Amino acid sequence: MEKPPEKARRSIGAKRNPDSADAIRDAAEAVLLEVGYAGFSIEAVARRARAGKPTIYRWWPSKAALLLDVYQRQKRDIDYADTGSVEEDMFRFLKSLFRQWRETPAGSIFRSFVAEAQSDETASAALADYMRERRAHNGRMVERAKARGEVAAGIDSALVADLLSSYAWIHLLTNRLDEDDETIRKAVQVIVKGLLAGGT
Amino acid sequence: MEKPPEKARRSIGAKRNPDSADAIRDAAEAVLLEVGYAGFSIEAVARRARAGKPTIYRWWPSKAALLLDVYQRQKRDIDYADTGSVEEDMFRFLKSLFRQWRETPAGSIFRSFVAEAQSDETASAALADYMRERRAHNGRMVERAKARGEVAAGIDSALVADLLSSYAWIHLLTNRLDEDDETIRKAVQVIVKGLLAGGT
DNA sequence: CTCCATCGAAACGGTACGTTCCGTTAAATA
DNA sequence: TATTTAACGGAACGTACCGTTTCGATGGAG
Repeated sequence: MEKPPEKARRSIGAKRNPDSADAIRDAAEAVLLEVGYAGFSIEAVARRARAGKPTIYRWWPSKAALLLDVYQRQKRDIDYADTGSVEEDMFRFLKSLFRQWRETPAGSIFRSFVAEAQSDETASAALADYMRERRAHNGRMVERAKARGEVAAGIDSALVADLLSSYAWIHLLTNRLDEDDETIRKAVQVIVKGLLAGGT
Repeated sequence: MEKPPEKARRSIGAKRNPDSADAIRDAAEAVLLEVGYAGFSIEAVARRARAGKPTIYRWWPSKAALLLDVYQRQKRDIDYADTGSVEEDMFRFLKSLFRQWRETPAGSIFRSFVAEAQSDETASAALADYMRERRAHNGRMVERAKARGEVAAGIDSALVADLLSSYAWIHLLTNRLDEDDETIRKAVQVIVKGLLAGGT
């Protein structure tokens, strides 16, 4: 990630300095990636960004707010391709999500955010909103499949999205993002085909 | 829960005082339940238990160790009944787990433990061990169903247990333990029957 | 030209960390 | 029985981070 600036920035007058805001966000991301949530403190971010603590507190009311900001800044490069098969869609989704969580700061950041939400009300509310949006968004995979008759009409697409997210979460939170393709595929197959004997 | 003891205990000689150990565990549980993970500090537990901090650190090497101890002391009253239907077994399991998490300190404690595991290596390792054991244990529901031919032989029972746990976790961690029976049942149905059209 | 919100820096009081001493207690050991 | 040993609660330590306040310098807005 970015290096700490050689020289501290200064005020640019009676308005917010966007360089400082960027430096703080970059520093927060770098700290999370390099020393993890355990070392993520406002002081550490301020040191890294060569910014004053009041500058952080002026624009982000809490650690949770800074975390959320950093998480939302993450670019999403998740595979939402419509392959015509809901099973394949779900497999690709999970695989690319695991990959993004493994290979970018996104996983570390999201883990921290979930942890923060367990003790901070603000973070908890933001997480609830975020997850609601994710369920709706990921549910589209199922809706598409319903539209072409692949999936039964009675299926609650948000619920299926919930199951998918759940599977991803628990793997993120317990350091199991390195599952091989076959395992992920089998998990998707259980959701798609169920586990009963005698089926297809 | 218990009240803080009126008088501090004293040494009972050159061996561990079980009263102190109990008081510390009780206090830890009470602090977690009353002020939550945010207020869970070794100092707060020591105050509540009228114990010295060194006494805590002597027997529990870290906050995570104390958390794990307290969680494992929780009585499990989960419904593992064998109803002859894997769908009914899973529904009862989830419903009773949600209930226990809602109505006892277990949910609050486990949430804290998962959060702690996101920044503490010891807690993370303990959580991984614990979840491995849970997958094996919950997988028995599926194994039973396989034995009677209800579930296809190719199904990985640990993977199904993982899906069940995942669904429970995300509901715990995002304050959604109050799902009604129908929602839980539909989630289980997706796992059991899949979501394809044209099935049973 | 004056006002004023911003900047980084430094310091504040407060809390919790994990550790080290202390005097007291009583079991274990010789 | 006399001595050793280890646990106890309590107090204090230095470190780290919290969130806040004060400061002088900066430079755009009125």
